[in-house]
Amino acid sequence: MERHMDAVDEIIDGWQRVMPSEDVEPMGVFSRIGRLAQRFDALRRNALAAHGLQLGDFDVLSAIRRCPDGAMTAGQLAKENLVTSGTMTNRIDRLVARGLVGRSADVADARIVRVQLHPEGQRIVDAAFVELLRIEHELLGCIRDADRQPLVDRLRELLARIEA
Amino acid sequence: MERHMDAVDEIIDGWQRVMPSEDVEPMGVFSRIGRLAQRFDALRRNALAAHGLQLGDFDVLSAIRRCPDGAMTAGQLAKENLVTSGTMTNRIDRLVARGLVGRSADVADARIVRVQLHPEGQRIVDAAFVELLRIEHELLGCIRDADRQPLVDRLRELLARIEA
DNA sequence: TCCCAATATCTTGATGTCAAGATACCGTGG
DNA sequence: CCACGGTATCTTGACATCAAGATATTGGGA
Repeated sequence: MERHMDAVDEIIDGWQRVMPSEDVEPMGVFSRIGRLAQRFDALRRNALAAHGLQLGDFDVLSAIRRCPDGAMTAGQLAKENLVTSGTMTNRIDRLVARGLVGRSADVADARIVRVQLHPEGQRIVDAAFVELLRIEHELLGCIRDADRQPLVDRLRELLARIEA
Repeated sequence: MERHMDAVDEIIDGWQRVMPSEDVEPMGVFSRIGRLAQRFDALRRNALAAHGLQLGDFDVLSAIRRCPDGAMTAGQLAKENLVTSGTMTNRIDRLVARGLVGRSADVADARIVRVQLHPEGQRIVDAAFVELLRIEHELLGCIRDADRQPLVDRLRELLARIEA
């Protein structure tokens, strides 16, 4: 039985009609991934706003939170979040102004800035994380249990390929 | 046999260690989708730059290109691209300035602005599309043929859920 | 006919991000 | 001990986007 067409199927059909000689199969994967990420980001943005955070803020707090040392350098944060150093400076400024993190100089290398989580920052990021996880559980409910691991495996393969 | 851990597995492990009571399984799906989209967008941005386009430009041209009428209203474009009307005004301004599209008033309703593709715009968007498709084929090569349809099916399920 | 809510687009002001350059610092080799 | 390439962060200027409001138009109901 055919599931009804979604927005991506419409897009694929449109291109297939205009360029009949091309094999547009890959769009079924990549367009859906792009669209999923876009919609999911909107959900996350909305959920985080209730905690007074924006997406970038959460990513920074989250990276520090799950780091064993309890602190990371600005450069590590920028690399892990896939943003430029200038963007990271801005984000840290914002979080410092709210008292959620602190900057401190490295003892051995004065070029390095360590960023550590303050108690209030940890409280907020933990609460936000739990809520985001709740949303993800809710969304993932539409995938049958047995289908989940294969899905994760395919995504892992794609990610390995694209990050190589 | 265990595949080696990727960046998302590290993130998941980090959170699992900090919050042992939570079931973080869904992150394996959603964090990978987000990261994939981010990396893939960077690839697309790079490929499109060679054609003198940015992501938003391509999305606009692409939407008009695959529309049977050969023209769309500003509002339709904004809705289909998931951006605000202000953003769409900017994008159309940019494309009109380069002569890739044209604005014209609707005959029946003076509020409506129709945007149609000019020949040069069609040439550029077609060339860009073929190149993007080539990149997608290349990336999708890492997924075995038999695994592709199940992957598409799961993504379609997720998308249907998240857009509902 | 006239009014008014709904519709479609554009304008304005603020913001987050990036690219490129500036600044400060480290460590090695002469 | 000094110079210099490499490293880490911050600053600057430009830009795409958004939210909210302004403008203009339509279609119906009093």
